[in-house]
Amino acid sequence: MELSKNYNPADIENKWYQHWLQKEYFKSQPDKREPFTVVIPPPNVTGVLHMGHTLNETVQDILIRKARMSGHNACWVPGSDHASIATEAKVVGMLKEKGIDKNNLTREEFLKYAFEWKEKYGDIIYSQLKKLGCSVDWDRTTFTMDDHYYKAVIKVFVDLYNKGLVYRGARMINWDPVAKTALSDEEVEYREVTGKLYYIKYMIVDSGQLTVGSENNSDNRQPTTDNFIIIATQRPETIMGDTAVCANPGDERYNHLKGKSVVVPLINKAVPIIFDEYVDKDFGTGILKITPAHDINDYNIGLKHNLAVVDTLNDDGTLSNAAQIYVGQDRFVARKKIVEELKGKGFLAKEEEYQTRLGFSQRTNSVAEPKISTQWFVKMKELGLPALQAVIDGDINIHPGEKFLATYKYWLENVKDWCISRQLWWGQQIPAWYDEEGRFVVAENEEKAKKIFNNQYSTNNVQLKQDEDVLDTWFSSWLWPMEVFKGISKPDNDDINYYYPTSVLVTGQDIIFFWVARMIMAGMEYKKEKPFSDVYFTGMVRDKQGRKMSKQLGNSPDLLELIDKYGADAVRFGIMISSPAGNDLLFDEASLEQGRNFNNKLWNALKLIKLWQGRQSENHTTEAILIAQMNFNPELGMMPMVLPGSLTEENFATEWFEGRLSKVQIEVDILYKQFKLSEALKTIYSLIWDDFCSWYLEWVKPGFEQPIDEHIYNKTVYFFEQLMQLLHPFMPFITEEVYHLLREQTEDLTIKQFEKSEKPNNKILQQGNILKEVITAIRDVRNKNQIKPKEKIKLHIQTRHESNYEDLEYILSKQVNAASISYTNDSIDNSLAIIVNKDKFYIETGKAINTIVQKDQLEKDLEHLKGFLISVEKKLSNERFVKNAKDEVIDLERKKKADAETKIKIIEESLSTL
RNA sequence: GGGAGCAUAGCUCAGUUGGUUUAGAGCAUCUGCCUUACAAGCAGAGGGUCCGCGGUUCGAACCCGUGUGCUCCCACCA
Repeated sequence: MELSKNYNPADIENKWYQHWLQKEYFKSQPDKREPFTVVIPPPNVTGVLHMGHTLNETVQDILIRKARMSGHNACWVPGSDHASIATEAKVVGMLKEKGIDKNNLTREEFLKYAFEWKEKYGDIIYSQLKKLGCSVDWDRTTFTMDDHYYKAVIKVFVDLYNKGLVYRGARMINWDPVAKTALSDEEVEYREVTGKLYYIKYMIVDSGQLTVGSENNSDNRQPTTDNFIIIATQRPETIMGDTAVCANPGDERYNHLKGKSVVVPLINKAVPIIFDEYVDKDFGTGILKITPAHDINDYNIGLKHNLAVVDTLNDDGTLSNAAQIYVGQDRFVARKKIVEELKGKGFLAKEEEYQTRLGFSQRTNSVAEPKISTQWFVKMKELGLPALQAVIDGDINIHPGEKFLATYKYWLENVKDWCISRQLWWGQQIPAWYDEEGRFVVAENEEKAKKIFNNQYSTNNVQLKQDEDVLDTWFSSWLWPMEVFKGISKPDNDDINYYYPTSVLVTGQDIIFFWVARMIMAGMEYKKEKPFSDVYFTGMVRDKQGRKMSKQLGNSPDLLELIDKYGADAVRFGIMISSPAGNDLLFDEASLEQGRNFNNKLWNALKLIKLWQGRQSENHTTEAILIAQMNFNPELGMMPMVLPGSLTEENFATEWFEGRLSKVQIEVDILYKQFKLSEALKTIYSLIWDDFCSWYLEWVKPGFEQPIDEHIYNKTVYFFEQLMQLLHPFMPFITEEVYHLLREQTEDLTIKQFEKSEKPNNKILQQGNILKEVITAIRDVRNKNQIKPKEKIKLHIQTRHESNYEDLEYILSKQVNAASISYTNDSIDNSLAIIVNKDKFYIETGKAINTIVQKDQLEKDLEHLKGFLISVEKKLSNERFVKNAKDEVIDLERKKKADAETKIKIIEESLSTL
């Protein structure tokens, strides 16, 4: 079969994925093996996979494939998240484009559209996972709004309510005026913005002369120095909600105002001046307006001083009737107009630029509005304790640990109650049932609710209405590791008992509070056990300038396009090669190119080995002589110095590579255990490219159209198979393809089990290193002296017999293009000399040599060695070093000294002969 | 304001409890090669005050202190 010039991934990747699916390799059922379980962090059904997902899914696939090949029953559960607020926003937008207003739809009609949306985007996500090669068990695909999942969420809500851990109440929450729903604290992102601080004059009145907005002359009353105070605010549009102004009781400037009131400008409402330690005398004007409905601090002060709450905003962020003015106008429009009016009427003392932090809704990017609202909450303190303990005790290991442990602890120790109700339709509807008076009960369905209600309130045949709101999406995803195995809806089933706790959770560090911490809470509450043993946090994927990927910047590549361009293996390689755990990854297409080149390298190595197929020779000796003669250059008129007659010599290459392979197999295993996947990939990459292709294959490569020793051929094929297996978890497609093209196979690589690797022979490895060093040094000399690659040399070795080159001559002569190798005790005239490992190599070219180049090089080496020697001698002449250091260390230094001295001597000898 | 992390070659990063040569890799750069698997390649090379300063030690990229510069998380100063 003719192999193409370059590797073409597209067809091959598709073919193997289909084959794996058909063979059902990714399916998992409980059995006697040890499970290795991963649940996918369910992507939102709002869109397509981005580079962050790609990194996460690749990491998971590597871990799960490695486990599958290591005797585990590997189970990777795929799925998607209904993402209540994000999806609802998208669906509303999509409907708007079609000219449909959500308000004109019934709940049922809307949900129908939402489910259609889910089908469409869920499929896109799943097809991307397939393209990427994710070895998930498709029969276990779970969606957070599946029937069983929905029921599980309701069950948990009811249960927590009955335990007193879920409650309903009026609290200050964060409100999203675009999505028109409550948010949890975690869904608000604070960002630095440049705002303005407005200094507004409030007229002072004695409490006796309160004139509540009735005078027609009030607007014309101009403030003067002694009849007003100045208050700084960022939000002039909320002054209509002021119910007091507040100063610090220790602030002498405002002492005289005790018992007085001020008039809120524009609406002429008198409010009392109160005093509270909370106010910072030194900030702004030292006096603060209190607007309990629109600021958490003001709310708290309001509670303390029994102030009224005047909510001047509607749910959509426009001013409400309570504001009296600019009613119905957007808060930001109203702000501008109010500032203008204040200015016009002389109430604005000054305005200045101000750096501040504003809370934005994570989903709609609108400025979140603090608002008093009746919502449902989860009590977090109690649930948090076991979750904290599990991590502190090391029952759950976080990677990289040092970075996130502190964050995790701090959050759990200071956690506040979680607002879980959302004023949306897309999600699990809250199972609370109300009568007309607003009395309510919580139950799994209407029937049960009625029973409980009738009991509780001694009523009969009451009409109950279910809560309109749905639950926060994270209130469903925190059950994910349990409910994908129906651990909540059908507790104690075979799956949950076998697969739970799962092995490792791979996710972004940005959802440590949203999801990771809460999953641990839910797991501890409902299974009395951690949901996973390890957490592997990946960093954020950024572009190569370090910017976040975003649609606006256009720096977020399309996954499918990348796969089309480079192949899935190359994408996986590119994203893994430079992604140390927990660090941000600067995504650069250049690394995908590197991945593609690596694919091609494998492909070409395959082509080379295929050339040898059918040309194996059983007789080592004869062939070896032939090969040696091929290298013999008749022009130089020399005999081939040593015939590679012994088996040992030929076997050096295979034995050396066997050692390298074992060594790397052991190293890689350790790296997996430490979750250092990118290190593992680098190690395998270098083993394949450098050790296997650049060294080993060159060493065993027969001459043009020459036969190859059968033993070497078989070993080579075996090595290549082992390499493909080692690489398979990272690059599953090409490795499977190469594995099958190498020779007929009865099983697929995907399920081939790793064998235990032998301890490498260190002596041979060391010999290999010396050989490589010698080859490199001679090549360097050839290069520097402009000896053409095709030009043959004669090599004379002056050895101190610490290293034995006889077994290596065959390889050595081939690699440096030497016509002969001989041994000498004297220096060789008209030759280039180099020193490697205290042995001297003379390179004879047959032409006159340029002594200057050589002299320069030798002098440079000499200088370096002398410097080195001085540093070693300094150490050894330090009495305290000799007294205190360990014997091994001193011996080593002595050896270093002796070695350096020997080398210096050899170089000086060489220099003197030049 | 509180906390965490980072700082090593042009870039991205390794560097395992302080001592195997005056620090390693990949990418990029430079030089020479269309050598019969591969120019998406081969052979070779150059490149670093290990952020500054101080300390501990016989010995520091590594430990301690301090300064500087980045990054992230948390927090209710109008």
